[in-house]
Amino acid sequence: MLPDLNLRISPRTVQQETVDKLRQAIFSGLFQPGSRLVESQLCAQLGVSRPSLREALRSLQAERLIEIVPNRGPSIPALSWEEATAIYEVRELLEVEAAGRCAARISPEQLRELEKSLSAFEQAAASNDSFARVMTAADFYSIILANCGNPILEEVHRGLVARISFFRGRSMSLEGRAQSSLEEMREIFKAIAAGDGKAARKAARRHVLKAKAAAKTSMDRED
Amino acid sequence: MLPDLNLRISPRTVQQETVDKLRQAIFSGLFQPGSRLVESQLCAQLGVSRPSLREALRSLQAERLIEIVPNRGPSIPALSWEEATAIYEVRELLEVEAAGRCAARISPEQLRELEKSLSAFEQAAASNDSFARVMTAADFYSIILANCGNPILEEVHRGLVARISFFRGRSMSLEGRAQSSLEEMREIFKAIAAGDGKAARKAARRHVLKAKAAAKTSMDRED
DNA sequence: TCAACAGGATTGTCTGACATTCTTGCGATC
DNA sequence: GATCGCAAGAATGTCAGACAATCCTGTTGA
Repeated sequence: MLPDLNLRISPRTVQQETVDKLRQAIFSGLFQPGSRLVESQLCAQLGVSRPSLREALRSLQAERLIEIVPNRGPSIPALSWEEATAIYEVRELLEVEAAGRCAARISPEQLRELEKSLSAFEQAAASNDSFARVMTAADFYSIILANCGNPILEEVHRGLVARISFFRGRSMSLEGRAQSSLEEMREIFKAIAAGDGKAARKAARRHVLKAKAAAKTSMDRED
Repeated sequence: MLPDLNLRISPRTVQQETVDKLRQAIFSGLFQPGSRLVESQLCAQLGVSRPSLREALRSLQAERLIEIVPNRGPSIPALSWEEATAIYEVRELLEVEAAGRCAARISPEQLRELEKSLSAFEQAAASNDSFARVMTAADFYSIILANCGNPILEEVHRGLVARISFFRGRSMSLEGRAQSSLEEMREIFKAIAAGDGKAARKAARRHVLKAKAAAKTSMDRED
């Protein structure tokens, strides 16, 4: 018997597509925090039936990307600073661990990928496209998390980061934040490339703490 | 205006009830890992319509408590040892942090609650009811997580622990595990009561590592 | 100005339907 | 006797439509 190729492409269901589209829309900031999502409108816009949409909404609710209050329907949660702080703290825990592990086990090939994503961010940082900044920075973390050797760590991290995408978008457009972020990321990369777990942890911790501070700043300048 | 009492009891929807019932059923081991959940059967057993049930299933899928493969439907995932290891590792990360924080900030009142739950576990450990052991032990952690000052830490932890309930049930019925677990939990309690964060971390780490080892043992004795 | 109310909008839930896909058992073939 | 293919049945994915309960809003009346 041939080795299981696992190539059976599982057909993407309407539900999956819907979840992906909505998640993407939320990430890109299409909905304001606190704004409500009206089922009939979403159905029309996405071209899906209400049952399918509602299944998708339940998935997003479980991911905490939306809130659903009985008889009021789904809405984009307005993250308080306390909640955001809590998320940043756990994110610190996870990213520090991931960076440390990654330093000890990343393959040369993946290391090159990491370097590539770092230069991609470098380029984005030089531009004024704050959306590109967020995306390329996210790529950089993704690679680290994907190479930490613990898929659960990666999964949990992804879930948390998704919830603060709002803050990341705003802080990345802060004057000087991208540049400072770039330097921090270079530190992380250097430590990982050197296989120095301890230094990687330290750099990762500093990076998260600065990101958190930047988020706070961007939040205080409420508009 | 009166202070917002937040007492408006939000009516429990059919969907919520269904999620709760199914989650409970999964925890109590009613479904074998790998077994499939047939929609029509669940609808009949729970007395809900298929759309409501499917919404509930999507919630559970997002929690990773069930898997849904397109055109094959929902099933209970059979956790591999690799995945379980990964979960235990992240759990260690979270519990250690929570215990450390808890030691520094728990209120006398909550400390009494923690003590109570410890004696409840003591009692369960002396009995032969392995389900009671798991539940009381879970209470003990819950209190620690609830008092670590970070609700996200608590939330993530709850999600992870839910996924290894299968292992917990089996290892808790292992000869001597409950007794050993009790001693480890006493250590944790002592450290927290003394406000010694460092010792609490150490004890929490040891506890998770032993739980992991016990889970491995119980798994190797596959039946 | 504020409170009660009516109407519309929205959600929660159900029934029923149908195409597509999977599963299983049976017969045909080697 | 074992394996293969196929057809019937079962299960899922998706939709349309319906209706009661609840929420929201603008108007009316005090």
